[in-house]
Amino acid sequence: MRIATFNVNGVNGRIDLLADWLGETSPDVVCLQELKAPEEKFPAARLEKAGYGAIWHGQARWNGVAILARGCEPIETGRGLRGDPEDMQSRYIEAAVRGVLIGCLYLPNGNPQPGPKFDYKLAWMERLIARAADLIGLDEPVVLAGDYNVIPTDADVYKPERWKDDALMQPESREAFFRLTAQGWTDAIRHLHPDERIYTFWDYWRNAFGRDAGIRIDHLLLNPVAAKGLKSAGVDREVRGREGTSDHAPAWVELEDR
DNA sequence: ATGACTGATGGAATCAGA
Repeated sequence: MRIATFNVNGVNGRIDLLADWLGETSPDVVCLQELKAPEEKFPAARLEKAGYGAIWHGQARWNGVAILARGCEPIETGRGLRGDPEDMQSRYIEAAVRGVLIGCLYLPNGNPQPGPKFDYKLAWMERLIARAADLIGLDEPVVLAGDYNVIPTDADVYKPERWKDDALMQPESREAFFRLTAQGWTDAIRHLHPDERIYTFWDYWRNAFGRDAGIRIDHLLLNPVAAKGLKSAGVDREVRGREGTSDHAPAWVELEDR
């Protein structure tokens, strides 16, 4: 079972790119972030034609998350994170697909820091940690996949000095990320590739992809049951080199079928 | 230190992204 996450950076603007990639790699489950589409403009019909059922949580202009399932409908188990009734941003959606629980998340960027956006990021991380604590010990596989907007270590960035003042690399952001993983989650890509330079994001500026000036911020965290079945993990970085692409590349894991 | 690039909205310029 192949589970992927892709910050598509505008699901309508890149629907052809998305459909091509789906056709080429046939993931069983896809977590999408940055839909940049309100609820009613999600391209559900087009994705159904591509063979995917979907649930989504849209928002005008920004944010937005979705879960796609090949050949079936995801069974939604929740949207949004408890703990802040004032939070209107569409950043978390959760569903069961063929016996696997999938949490799809778009963690706040948090720049500039310090400031209210950084405070929101850290508070959101606490709410994610609370939800993750509910899920870590389940008897079925759980995958928390998405754009975490956290560079976990200096091995996950081409030039740490360039990002040292950025919200993605602050000690507070990293500390919260490691407190999350310390519950028992496995960072699948880093687990299988401990010594490789692996990136999932390259900005649009200054030929960042051409120079491989990237960062690793899209992660798939596995609970112990899911980690037991982990076969492989990687990044479809070739997608980042295409015409009119997202600034993120898809990341994925392959789990043994249960 | 700054800016470069991009999508969405709306029909220009701005916001947000990372």
